Amino acid sequence: MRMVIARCEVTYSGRLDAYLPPATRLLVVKADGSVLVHSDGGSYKPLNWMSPPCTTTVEAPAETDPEGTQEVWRVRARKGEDELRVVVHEVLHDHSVDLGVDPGLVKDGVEAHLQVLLAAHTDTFGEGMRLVRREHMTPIGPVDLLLRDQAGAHVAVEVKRRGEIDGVEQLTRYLELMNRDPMLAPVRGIFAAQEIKPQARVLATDRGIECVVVDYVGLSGRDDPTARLF
Amino acid sequence: MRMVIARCEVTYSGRLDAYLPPATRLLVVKADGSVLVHSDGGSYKPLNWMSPPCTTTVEAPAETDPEGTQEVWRVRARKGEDELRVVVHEVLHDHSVDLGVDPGLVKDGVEAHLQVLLAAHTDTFGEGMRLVRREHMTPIGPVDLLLRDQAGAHVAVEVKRRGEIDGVEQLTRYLELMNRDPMLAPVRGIFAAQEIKPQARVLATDRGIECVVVDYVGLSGRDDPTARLF
DNA sequence: CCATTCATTTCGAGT
DNA sequence: ACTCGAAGTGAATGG
Repeated sequence: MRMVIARCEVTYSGRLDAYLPPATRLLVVKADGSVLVHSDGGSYKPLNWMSPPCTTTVEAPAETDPEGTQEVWRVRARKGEDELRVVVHEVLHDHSVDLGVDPGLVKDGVEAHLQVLLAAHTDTFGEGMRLVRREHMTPIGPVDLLLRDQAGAHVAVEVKRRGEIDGVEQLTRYLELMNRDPMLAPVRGIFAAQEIKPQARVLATDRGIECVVVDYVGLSGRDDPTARLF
Repeated sequence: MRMVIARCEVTYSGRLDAYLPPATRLLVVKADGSVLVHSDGGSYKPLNWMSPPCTTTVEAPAETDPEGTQEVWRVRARKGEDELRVVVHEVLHDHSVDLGVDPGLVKDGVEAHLQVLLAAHTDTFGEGMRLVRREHMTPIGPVDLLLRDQAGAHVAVEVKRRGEIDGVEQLTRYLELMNRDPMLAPVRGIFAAQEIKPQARVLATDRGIECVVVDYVGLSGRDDPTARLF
């Protein structure tokens, strides 16, 4: 990895065209050739970048480049016509290190885990609710949870971390299809998420779909309060 | 901005829990307090991070921290219980600079520009096609382009950079609504994008929606070939 | 290998 | 401030 602090101008041309006026920025060149251009604020997203695989060539300034240009980096994607052009005016700091390969990240808490938890606690959706199966296949994709209520009627559950309008549309398509199957019909829908956006709730209610807000931490605690990833 | 190359362990707890085993990485602390943990590969996304606003406190190693720990950074979000904990084992490089505020990025080529171009070249959708208005409002949102064809019938156009299934769903909702309005009906739909995914094309065709693939570069050239952003 | 879905999404526009 | 949709989305997962 090479880190350069430099006063520079940057242009990107590819899927869009973008330009960064002269300013001092952090340029990072990773071992895989990728390049990041960071400012001293914002979030983790660089102002501009080139994803791997790509190659950098350093050129002397062209006639058209501004006075005082030290060098020009041309970073090109291996495939496609994407190009990042970094016009370096002044280098304030330059340091390289070999970091080696990173062992990588361990995660927990995503939608998959929420689905498993809900499958184990179907009473979240009402008394006497029984699990028929997780990931019940339909011709257009898997329904997250298929349940039967106390009366024996089928219930299709769509699980999201955050419930937005797309999820309601998806569940609607599943319900429409499943209700054509005489073995399943009638099937009603439940939209379950840790948080449900107002617009999604309106659409769901309008279509007769019940909304259930799920307490992830609370459900986790009911399993094994001592179990931890690390 | 402060850049530190260090052998470290990182844990994040908040919306999920994540852990990075000991390894050498780049730690960036930006002027707004945000922290990035980068490895020497992957894309522009850090392995782990904390978005602003947040504050970092440096502590001496706790009893529970591994042998040889130099210091521990606790980066906490101003709001919420998000916390990034960086256990620093060994600092290999440490450099700080003041970059100042960045002038920011200038963009071109997004969906908005495509919409403007198409509004100016309605013949893209057929001979004698006339523009009624851009961003025609409906109760559920604006239709990108409303046109009238040679016969005087209304045409609703949904413009996307990349045409996917969501765009077809959106246009379908607009059409359903507009066709209830006797002043507009009958309204047919056109789905316009620089690239249309096969599944989106199938769904559109099935619903009687015409698909038009747009040549952005070609359309731009018809306006003013000398006009450039920079 | 292609398609779909998720994301500690981030980012910007509009209300 | 909040909501909603787009992203040079990227990344993982399933077919």
